Amino acid sequence: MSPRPYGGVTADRRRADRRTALLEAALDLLATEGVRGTSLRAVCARAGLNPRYFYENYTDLDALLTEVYDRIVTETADAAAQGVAAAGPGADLRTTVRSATLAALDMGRADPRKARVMLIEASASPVLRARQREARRRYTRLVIDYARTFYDVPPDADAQLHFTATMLVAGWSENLIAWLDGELQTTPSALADMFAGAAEALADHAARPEPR
Amino acid sequence: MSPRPYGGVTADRRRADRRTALLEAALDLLATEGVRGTSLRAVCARAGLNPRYFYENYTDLDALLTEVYDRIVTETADAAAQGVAAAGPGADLRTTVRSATLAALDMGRADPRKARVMLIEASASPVLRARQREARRRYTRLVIDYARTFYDVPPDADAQLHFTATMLVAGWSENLIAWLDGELQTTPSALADMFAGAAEALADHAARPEPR
DNA sequence: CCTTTCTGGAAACAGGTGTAGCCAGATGGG
DNA sequence: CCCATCTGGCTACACCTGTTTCCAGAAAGG
Repeated sequence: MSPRPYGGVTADRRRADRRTALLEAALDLLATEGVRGTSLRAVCARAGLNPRYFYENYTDLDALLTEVYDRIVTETADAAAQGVAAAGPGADLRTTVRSATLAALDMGRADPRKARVMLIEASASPVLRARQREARRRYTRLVIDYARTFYDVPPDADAQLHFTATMLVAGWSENLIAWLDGELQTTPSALADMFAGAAEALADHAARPEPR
Repeated sequence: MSPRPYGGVTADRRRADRRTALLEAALDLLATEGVRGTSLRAVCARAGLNPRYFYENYTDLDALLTEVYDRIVTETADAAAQGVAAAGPGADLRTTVRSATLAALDMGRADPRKARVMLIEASASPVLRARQREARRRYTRLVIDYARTFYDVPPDADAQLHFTATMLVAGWSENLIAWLDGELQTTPSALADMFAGAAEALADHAARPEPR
């Protein structure tokens, strides 16, 4: 709007700073206080901002939470894709899955708040839950597409494929939660190994031409 | 308190009726409006009762929701156990799992509200989510114990076993949700078949003496 | 019939929420 | 130096929440 600087920084820059402050505060509150505790006032208070500046950047509290969540999902997907690329184009399914999960795991370990928000807190808010379901659908479709590059799936096995992919995505999420909570005690490497093994076993089973 | 009947029914009976009315109203609201829409006032309005009668039976809204959820979990566990018993004591893993899941599936189909509350809505409330996590832990332990009766699991494979059981429980839940939402189009019988097959495949893989 | 008990509805209270406006003071441009 | 702009804090509004109380009327017992 007005290009006049204030406090040595330009107006646009200040606006952007406030936006990132809001995002950081929301992420922090979501991870520590949960969805119920992260109200508009609380976010503004933690960000050191007035409620007025909230409406400057977001129309709604849900808009802010959605951006927080979407950023985490994108970051995780990028990390996983980078892991896949690191495994190389000719790698087999097991090492590819292992590399991708390890990469995603490292990202979650770098900032446990993001893992908590993405896996646990997101289901407590109606809008975030819808977003979460959509993200899972995307991941599931990614797994399906990837499976087709490794196995020659018969065209009438769509349900079987969908079922298996859903199982892998959901099983991974839940085991990750259990691992973060300390219920599942293993090293990240062993965790990735177990998941890669399970993926291989399920894929082999699903790709069997005649299951009966 | 006072044994004087009113409207032809005794006081205790009226109290019990109000309790079941509250439970029914809460179940209905949870399934249709979600956790956010099921407030104390809304529950009482749908039950046709005054807020005063709520406190006659429950100390807290969470207490009511917990009872609703716990009843569903118990009912499902009973149905699954009955399915296991129906398969017979000498049945193999695949037919046993198939029978149990079919029985649980029938229960959910008889009252879709219960399936929705147990699988989806429960994660939106902090107390219900804690309860849900505990229920999943119970189911996971059940699966683990059951797996030990079919396979000779080496004693140092605890993490592997836990991982596989978690994967099965979570995968089943998520696929059930997908199926209820129409994303996964199959018959109940085929769904149970796919799950039994996946369980067998994962169990065979996990019980392998040397995974490498 | 008259008193006691129960019923359902309304209202009040104290919080918390999103939303918006007002205002003294700080900061910058001319 | 003066004026326009930006800043943060406070306040207010209307709504919804759980929780409690009050009250007119219906039903039952003596």
